[in-house]
Amino acid sequence: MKLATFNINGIRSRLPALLAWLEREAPDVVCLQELKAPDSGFPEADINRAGYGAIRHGQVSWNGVAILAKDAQPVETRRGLPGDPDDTHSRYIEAAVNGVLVGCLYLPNGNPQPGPKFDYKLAWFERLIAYAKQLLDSGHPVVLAGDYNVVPTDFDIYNPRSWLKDALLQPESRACYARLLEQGWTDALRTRFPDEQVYTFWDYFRQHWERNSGLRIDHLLLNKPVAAMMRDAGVDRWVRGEPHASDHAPAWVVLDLEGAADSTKKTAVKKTALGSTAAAKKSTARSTQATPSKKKTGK
DNA sequence: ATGACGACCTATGGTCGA
Repeated sequence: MKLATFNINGIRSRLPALLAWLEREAPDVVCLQELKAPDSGFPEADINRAGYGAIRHGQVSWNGVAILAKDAQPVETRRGLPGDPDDTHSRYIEAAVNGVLVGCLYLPNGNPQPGPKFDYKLAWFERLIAYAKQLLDSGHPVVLAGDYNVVPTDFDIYNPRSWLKDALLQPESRACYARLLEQGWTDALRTRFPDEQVYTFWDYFRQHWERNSGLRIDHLLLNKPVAAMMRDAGVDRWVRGEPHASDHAPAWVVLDLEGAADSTKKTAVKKTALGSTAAAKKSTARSTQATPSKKKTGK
């Protein structure tokens, strides 16, 4: 199962690019961020025609997240992070797909810093850390994928010098990301490429794409059951090079749902995948989300 | 310190993103 995250920077403006990528790479699960459209502007019919079920949490102009699943309907388990009922931003949506709990997140940018936007970023991060712990404790296979708006280390950027004051590189932002990892999450891209610089974002300015002046800010975090299933990870860089591209490229991980590295294997995955309290209220839909994708990935 | 680019909106420039 190939699971990807892609900050699309405007779902309507980027629909042709999205469909071309879905066609060429055929990801099984997709987390989208920055829809920049209300739910009424979500091109559900086009996405369905491409063979994907979808759930979305939109908002006018800003933010907006969605989860797509090939030949399946994601079973929504949550929208919005717990911890602040006054938070109006559409930045989190979560679903069960093929027995994996998938959290799709768009962490606040936080610029300019210092200031209220940076405070909001750190507060949102704290809520994420608290909720991520709950997810870990649930024992389910979980992936937290999205645009974290954090460059984890100086190795994750072409040159930190001109970004030193940016919210993405602040020690406070990095400390939050480190604390999240310390809970027991595996950073899929960094684990796959321990010694290589890997980027997922190149801004539109100063020919940064042409010069490969990128940042790694889109991350796929895997809890232990999912980390044991990881077979590959990467970035679909070609997407960034297309005309009229988003400033991000899709990042992905390939999971072997049928042969985890240890002896727990698929029975353990299936057993733990569906019993969550979050999924309980969706019990009528369980059978659809438990159905594996008809088409084998062969991975 | 600013702006480079691009997307969005009861727009025609302001605001936001990263």
